[in-house]
Amino acid sequence: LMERDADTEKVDNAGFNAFLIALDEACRDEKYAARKLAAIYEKLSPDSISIQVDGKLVKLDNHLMEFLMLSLMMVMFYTRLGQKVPMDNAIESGDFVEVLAKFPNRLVPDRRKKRPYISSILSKNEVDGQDRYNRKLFLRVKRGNYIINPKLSVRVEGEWRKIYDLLSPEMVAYRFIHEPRFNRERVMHQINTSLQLFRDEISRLTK
DNA sequence: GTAGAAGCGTCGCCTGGGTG
DNA sequence: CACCCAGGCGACGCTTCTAC
Repeated sequence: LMERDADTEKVDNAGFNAFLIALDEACRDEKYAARKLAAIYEKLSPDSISIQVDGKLVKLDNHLMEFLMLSLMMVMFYTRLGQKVPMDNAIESGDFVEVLAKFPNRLVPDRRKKRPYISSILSKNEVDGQDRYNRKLFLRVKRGNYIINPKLSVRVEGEWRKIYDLLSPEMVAYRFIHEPRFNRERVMHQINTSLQLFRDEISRLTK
Protein backbone atom coordinates (compact mmCIF):
# COMPACT_ATOMS: atom_id res chain seq x y z
CA LEU A 1 0.00 0.00 0.00
CA MET A 2 2.84 2.37 0.82
CA GLU A 3 4.46 1.67 -2.52
CA ARG A 4 1.21 2.86 -4.01
CA ASP A 5 1.36 6.08 -2.00
CA ALA A 6 -1.22 5.16 0.61
CA ASP A 7 -1.87 8.00 3.05
CA THR A 8 -0.58 6.73 6.40
CA GLU A 9 -2.09 9.64 8.30
CA LYS A 10 -5.70 8.61 7.70
CA VAL A 11 -7.46 7.33 10.81
CA ASP A 12 -10.13 4.66 11.29
CA ASN A 13 -13.31 4.80 13.42
CA ALA A 14 -11.28 4.09 16.54
CA GLY A 15 -9.08 7.12 15.84
CA PHE A 16 -6.07 5.02 14.89
CA ASN A 17 -3.74 5.71 11.99
CA ALA A 18 -1.64 2.93 10.45
CA PHE A 19 1.11 3.37 13.04
CA LEU A 20 -1.30 2.98 15.97
CA ILE A 21 -2.95 -0.02 14.35
CA ALA A 22 0.48 -1.67 14.19
CA LEU A 23 1.14 -0.80 17.84
CA ASP A 24 -2.27 -2.17 18.79
CA GLU A 25 -1.48 -5.42 17.04
CA ALA A 26 1.90 -5.58 18.81
CA CYS A 27 0.24 -5.08 22.20
CA ARG A 28 -2.02 -8.07 21.65
CA ASP A 29 0.29 -10.40 19.76
CA GLU A 30 3.75 -11.21 21.14
CA LYS A 31 4.93 -12.82 17.94
CA TYR A 32 3.96 -9.79 15.93
CA ALA A 33 5.76 -7.55 18.42
CA ALA A 34 8.90 -9.64 18.29
CA ARG A 35 9.06 -10.42 14.58
CA LYS A 36 7.17 -7.84 12.59
CA LEU A 37 6.87 -4.67 14.60
CA ALA A 38 10.38 -3.25 14.14
CA ALA A 39 10.29 -3.05 10.35
CA ILE A 40 6.74 -1.71 10.31
CA TYR A 41 7.45 0.77 13.09
CA GLU A 42 10.28 2.35 11.14
CA LYS A 43 8.11 2.73 8.06
CA LEU A 44 4.96 4.03 9.73
CA SER A 45 6.09 6.02 12.74
CA PRO A 46 5.45 9.72 12.14
CA ASP A 47 8.36 12.12 12.83
CA SER A 48 6.37 13.67 15.64
CA ILE A 49 2.95 14.12 17.21
CA SER A 50 1.62 17.65 17.51
CA ILE A 51 -0.52 18.24 20.54
CA GLN A 52 -2.11 21.20 22.24
CA VAL A 53 -2.62 21.59 25.97
CA ASP A 54 -3.81 24.75 27.75
CA GLY A 55 -3.44 26.69 24.51
CA LYS A 56 0.20 25.68 24.19
CA LEU A 57 1.45 23.87 21.12
CA VAL A 58 3.81 20.99 21.83
CA LYS A 59 5.63 18.79 19.35
CA LEU A 60 6.61 15.34 20.56
CA ASP A 61 9.48 14.09 18.42
CA ASN A 62 9.45 10.35 17.82
CA HIS A 63 12.69 9.78 19.71
CA LEU A 64 11.01 10.86 22.96
CA MET A 65 9.66 8.31 25.40
CA GLU A 66 6.65 10.63 25.69
CA PHE A 67 5.92 10.02 22.01
CA LEU A 68 5.81 6.27 22.49
CA MET A 69 3.91 6.41 25.77
CA LEU A 70 1.19 8.71 24.46
CA SER A 71 0.82 6.45 21.42
CA LEU A 72 0.58 3.39 23.66
CA MET A 73 -1.94 5.15 25.91
CA MET A 74 -4.14 5.68 22.86
CA VAL A 75 -3.75 2.08 21.80
CA MET A 76 -4.54 0.74 25.28
CA PHE A 77 -7.68 2.87 25.52
CA TYR A 78 -9.96 0.21 24.04
CA THR A 79 -8.28 -2.86 25.43
CA ARG A 80 -6.45 -2.60 28.76
CA LEU A 81 -8.22 0.52 29.96
CA GLY A 82 -11.57 -0.98 29.00
CA GLN A 83 -10.87 -3.99 31.19
CA LYS A 84 -9.74 -1.89 34.12
CA VAL A 85 -12.50 0.67 34.25
CA PRO A 86 -15.05 -1.74 35.78
CA MET A 87 -12.51 -2.32 38.60
CA ASP A 88 -12.10 1.42 39.09
CA ASN A 89 -8.55 1.28 37.80
CA ALA A 90 -6.77 2.94 34.91
CA ILE A 91 -3.48 2.45 33.06
CA GLU A 92 -0.53 1.74 35.36
CA SER A 93 3.23 1.60 34.83
CA GLY A 94 2.93 -2.19 34.94
CA ASP A 95 0.84 -2.12 31.75
CA PHE A 96 3.67 -0.39 29.91
CA VAL A 97 6.20 -2.81 31.39
CA GLU A 98 4.17 -5.82 30.16
CA VAL A 99 3.65 -4.43 26.70
CA LEU A 100 7.16 -3.07 26.17
CA ALA A 101 8.80 -6.27 27.36
CA LYS A 102 7.74 -7.86 24.06
CA PHE A 103 9.14 -5.04 21.93
CA PRO A 104 12.54 -5.66 20.34
CA ASN A 105 15.45 -3.93 22.05
CA ARG A 106 16.59 -1.97 19.05
CA LEU A 107 13.17 -0.31 19.02
CA VAL A 108 12.92 0.22 22.76
CA PRO A 109 16.18 -0.03 24.72
CA ASP A 110 16.19 -1.85 28.04
CA ARG A 111 16.43 1.30 30.13
CA ARG A 112 13.06 2.36 28.71
CA LYS A 113 11.40 -0.89 29.71
CA LYS A 114 12.04 -0.48 33.44
CA ARG A 115 9.24 0.29 35.81
CA PRO A 116 10.83 3.22 37.69
CA TYR A 117 11.66 4.97 34.43
CA ILE A 118 8.15 4.54 33.04
CA SER A 119 6.68 5.64 36.32
CA SER A 120 8.86 8.76 36.32
CA ILE A 121 7.69 9.72 32.82
CA LEU A 122 4.05 9.30 33.85
CA SER A 123 4.49 11.37 36.98
CA LYS A 124 6.63 14.00 35.25
CA ASN A 125 3.95 14.57 32.61
CA GLU A 126 0.98 14.55 34.98
CA VAL A 127 -1.36 17.51 34.52
CA ASP A 128 -0.55 18.99 37.94
CA GLY A 129 3.13 18.02 38.01
CA GLN A 130 5.77 20.69 38.64
CA ASP A 131 8.56 19.41 36.41
CA ARG A 132 10.20 21.94 34.06
CA TYR A 133 9.48 19.84 31.01
CA ASN A 134 6.01 18.67 31.97
CA ARG A 135 3.97 18.26 28.80
CA LYS A 136 0.74 17.56 30.65
CA LEU A 137 -0.02 14.41 28.74
CA PHE A 138 -1.61 12.38 31.52
CA LEU A 139 -4.22 12.75 34.22
CA ARG A 140 -3.75 10.80 37.44
CA VAL A 141 -7.12 9.36 38.44
CA LYS A 142 -5.66 7.77 41.54
CA ARG A 143 -2.23 6.80 42.82
CA GLY A 144 -0.34 5.07 40.01
CA ASN A 145 -3.38 5.12 37.69
CA TYR A 146 -3.47 7.35 34.63
CA ILE A 147 -5.53 8.22 31.57
CA ILE A 148 -4.71 10.63 28.74
CA ASN A 149 -5.33 14.23 29.76
CA PRO A 150 -8.91 14.90 28.56
CA LYS A 151 -7.99 18.52 27.81
CA LEU A 152 -5.40 17.45 25.27
CA SER A 153 -5.91 17.99 21.54
CA VAL A 154 -4.06 16.14 18.79
CA ARG A 155 -3.41 17.21 15.23
CA VAL A 156 -4.89 14.53 12.97
CA GLU A 157 -5.36 14.71 9.20
CA GLY A 158 -4.55 18.42 9.42
CA GLU A 159 -7.19 19.19 12.05
CA TRP A 160 -7.12 19.68 15.80
CA ARG A 161 -9.19 17.04 17.57
CA LYS A 162 -9.90 16.72 21.28
CA ILE A 163 -8.39 13.42 22.33
CA TYR A 164 -11.70 11.88 23.48
CA ASP A 165 -13.40 13.09 20.35
CA LEU A 166 -10.76 11.28 18.32
CA LEU A 167 -10.77 8.16 20.50
CA SER A 168 -14.29 6.96 21.00
CA PRO A 169 -15.43 6.55 24.64
CA GLU A 170 -18.52 4.78 23.27
CA MET A 171 -16.24 2.00 22.11
CA VAL A 172 -14.26 1.60 25.33
CA ALA A 173 -13.87 -2.11 26.06
CA TYR A 174 -15.71 -3.11 22.89
CA ARG A 175 -13.15 -5.80 22.19
CA PHE A 176 -13.34 -7.72 25.44
CA ILE A 177 -17.03 -7.15 26.08
CA HIS A 178 -17.70 -9.37 23.09
CA GLU A 179 -15.76 -12.26 24.53
CA PRO A 180 -18.16 -15.15 25.37
CA ARG A 181 -17.18 -15.25 29.06
CA PHE A 182 -18.81 -11.87 29.60
CA ASN A 183 -22.15 -12.77 28.17
CA ARG A 184 -23.93 -13.36 31.44
CA GLU A 185 -26.50 -10.64 31.80
CA ARG A 186 -25.85 -9.56 35.37
CA VAL A 187 -22.10 -9.18 34.86
CA MET A 188 -22.70 -7.29 31.65
CA HIS A 189 -25.06 -4.93 33.39
CA GLN A 190 -22.47 -4.11 36.05
CA ILE A 191 -19.74 -3.62 33.51
CA ASN A 192 -21.89 -1.42 31.33
CA THR A 193 -22.86 0.70 34.31
CA SER A 194 -19.27 1.40 35.25
CA LEU A 195 -18.29 2.02 31.64
CA GLN A 196 -21.09 4.56 31.38
CA LEU A 197 -19.89 6.29 34.56
CA PHE A 198 -16.44 6.44 33.04
CA ARG A 199 -17.77 7.98 29.82
CA ASP A 200 -19.72 10.57 31.81
CA GLU A 201 -16.60 11.41 33.79
CA ILE A 202 -14.55 11.80 30.60
CA SER A 203 -17.12 14.10 29.06
CA ARG A 204 -17.20 16.17 32.28
CA LEU A 205 -13.39 16.44 32.37
CA THR A 206 -13.15 17.38 28.72
CA LYS A 207 -15.15 20.58 29.27
C1' DG B 1 5.84 0.27 44.23
C1' DT B 2 5.06 5.53 43.39
C1' DA B 3 6.14 10.62 43.41
C1' DG B 4 9.04 13.82 42.34
C1' DA B 5 13.38 16.37 43.25
C1' DA B 6 18.16 16.40 42.33
C1' DG B 7 22.05 14.96 39.81
C1' DC B 8 24.49 13.68 35.68
C1' DG B 9 25.83 13.43 30.92
C1' DT B 10 25.07 14.74 26.18
C1' DC B 11 24.06 17.76 22.57
C1' DG B 12 23.50 21.86 20.03
C1' DC B 13 23.82 26.79 19.94
C1' DC B 14 26.37 30.93 20.71
C1' DT B 15 30.40 33.57 20.94
C1' DG B 16 34.86 35.19 20.58
C1' DG B 17 39.40 34.61 18.93
C1' DG B 18 42.47 33.07 15.28
C1' DT B 19 43.51 32.63 10.30
C1' DG B 20 43.72 33.62 5.46
C1' DC C 1 35.37 40.14 5.83
C1' DA C 2 34.42 35.16 5.65
C1' DC C 3 35.33 31.12 7.71
C1' DC C 4 36.64 27.79 11.21
C1' DC C 5 36.93 25.98 15.65
C1' DA C 6 37.22 25.54 20.66
C1' DG C 7 35.10 26.52 24.86
C1' DG C 8 31.18 27.98 27.55
C1' DC C 9 26.57 27.46 28.53
C1' DG C 10 21.85 26.18 28.71
C1' DA C 11 18.35 22.77 27.44
C1' DC C 12 17.04 18.44 27.86
C1' DG C 13 16.70 13.33 28.51
C1' DC C 14 17.62 9.95 31.60
C1' DT C 15 19.13 8.01 36.12
C1' DT C 16 19.35 8.00 40.91
C1' DC C 17 17.82 8.82 45.29
C1' DT C 18 14.68 9.73 49.19
C1' DA C 19 10.35 9.94 51.39
C1' DC C 20 6.32 7.80 51.60
